[in-house]
Amino acid sequence: MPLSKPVFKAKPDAHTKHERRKDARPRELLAAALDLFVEKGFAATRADEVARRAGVSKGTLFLYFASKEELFKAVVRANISGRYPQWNARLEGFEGSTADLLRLFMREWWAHVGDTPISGISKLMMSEASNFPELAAFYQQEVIEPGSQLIRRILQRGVDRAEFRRVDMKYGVYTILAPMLFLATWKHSFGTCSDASSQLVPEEYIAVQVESILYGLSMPQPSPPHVPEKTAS
Amino acid sequence: MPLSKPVFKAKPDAHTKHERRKDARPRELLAAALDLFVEKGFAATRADEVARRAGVSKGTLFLYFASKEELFKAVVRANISGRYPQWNARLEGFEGSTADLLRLFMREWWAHVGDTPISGISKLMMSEASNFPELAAFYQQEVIEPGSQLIRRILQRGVDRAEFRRVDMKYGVYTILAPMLFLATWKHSFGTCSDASSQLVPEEYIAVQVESILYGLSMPQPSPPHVPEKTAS
DNA sequence: TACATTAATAACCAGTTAGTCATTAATTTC
DNA sequence: GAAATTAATGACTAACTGGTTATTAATGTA
Repeated sequence: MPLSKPVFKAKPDAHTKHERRKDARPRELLAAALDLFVEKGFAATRADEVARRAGVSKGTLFLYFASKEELFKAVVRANISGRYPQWNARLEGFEGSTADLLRLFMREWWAHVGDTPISGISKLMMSEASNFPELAAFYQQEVIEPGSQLIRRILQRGVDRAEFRRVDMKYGVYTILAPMLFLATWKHSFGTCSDASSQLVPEEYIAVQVESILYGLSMPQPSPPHVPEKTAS
Repeated sequence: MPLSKPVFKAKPDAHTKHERRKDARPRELLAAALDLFVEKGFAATRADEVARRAGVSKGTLFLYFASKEELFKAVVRANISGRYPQWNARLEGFEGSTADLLRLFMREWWAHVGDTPISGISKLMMSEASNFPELAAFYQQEVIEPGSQLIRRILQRGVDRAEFRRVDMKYGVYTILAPMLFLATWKHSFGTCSDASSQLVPEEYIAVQVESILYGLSMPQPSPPHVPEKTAS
């Protein structure tokens, strides 16, 4: 017996239903969305599940966010782009050597980003950029570009103060970015399911990487252990 | 007027329909699947599209592969796991220094894996491992484990011949794996859509990374440019 | 040519999901 | 306390998709 119009029944016991909390809803929806996007990815996250985790119906979700893509953008703004100003300020106030600044930067990145659900967003975007070009462009502009700028400023500081050798900025940025993003990606993919024997300790990994990077940046350019051959096999 | 049974019409002009090529189908389906999996990922790839790109109907696809997951496993076997024996043989026959062996290995990896669609499979698995645990386990066992073993053998050769310092094998493997997998992942995500100014040249990136790794492995353990502080801020 | 075999097809099914909208009810206003 | 406002709901839809199966026709055999 299909009803052409929905029939609503009174639920006198459910005093928490239809609770009106206009202010808190967006925050709670964003928190639920972050968790689920990180856990399952963008495409695989169901709007209905986000809503239910936030304790509302799916209709309410679309009341506050026009679409799933807009919800994602809001998550990115709340957790990443919105925080760049404070991160920038943090770095600009640093007084010590640039080597120590880089060490601090990578350690703090792990503590405040890598080791939190936020790193899942980076992994997610790397995974699904090609399927969602509009989101990719948004992320490139809003996150990647400012992040690269931030790293570039650290390198420039080192070069300007004659602590680092003159370095190609493009590769310098990647040399720092790559181990960080790899760690984030690995942690959220095989990091969760590989056997204990092959687990890597992030803090140690970071420490090893940053020292290796600093060698490459040190002023007296060292000579490699063996002269590389010129041609491939 | 819904027909309860399908009605087939003769198509006298379509002489290529119903063409019977039992031998060639699996190969063509695997090639189409590789392309689409790499382009769109596992979940986002439509079985129907794989079939159409291979020039057959969806029904034919499921005639040769029991499910989408089995199709994916077959792609991995055909393109990666099935090739380990020849890669292993290649390395075991090498005569020069282990530093040169590592340089050769990473250069060849880029030429024969990283710079081909195959690298898309690595990226795809990192992206979707958590959504498809069964595939993740398969990939871990069939690809990651043998790949790590291969890298470990190179490191062991260097240590045994006193060319490399004694090194924690676990981190040594990651030090080599990380830049390679990052490059593959980046290439298939933002590498395709970022502006030309920030494009990185893979061969140069690889060259920079491998020399950096070799410093870290060289026998006389060097001292860092500044002594790292002990505590975080 | 008649018949058997089986590769290939495409309609179909069952399950899923982003987004909509008529309806309900908590809260505010008068 | 009645009316107005609007936060919240959940049934609904339209579109999509992995996998199935009855039907078709290419090929081989006698």
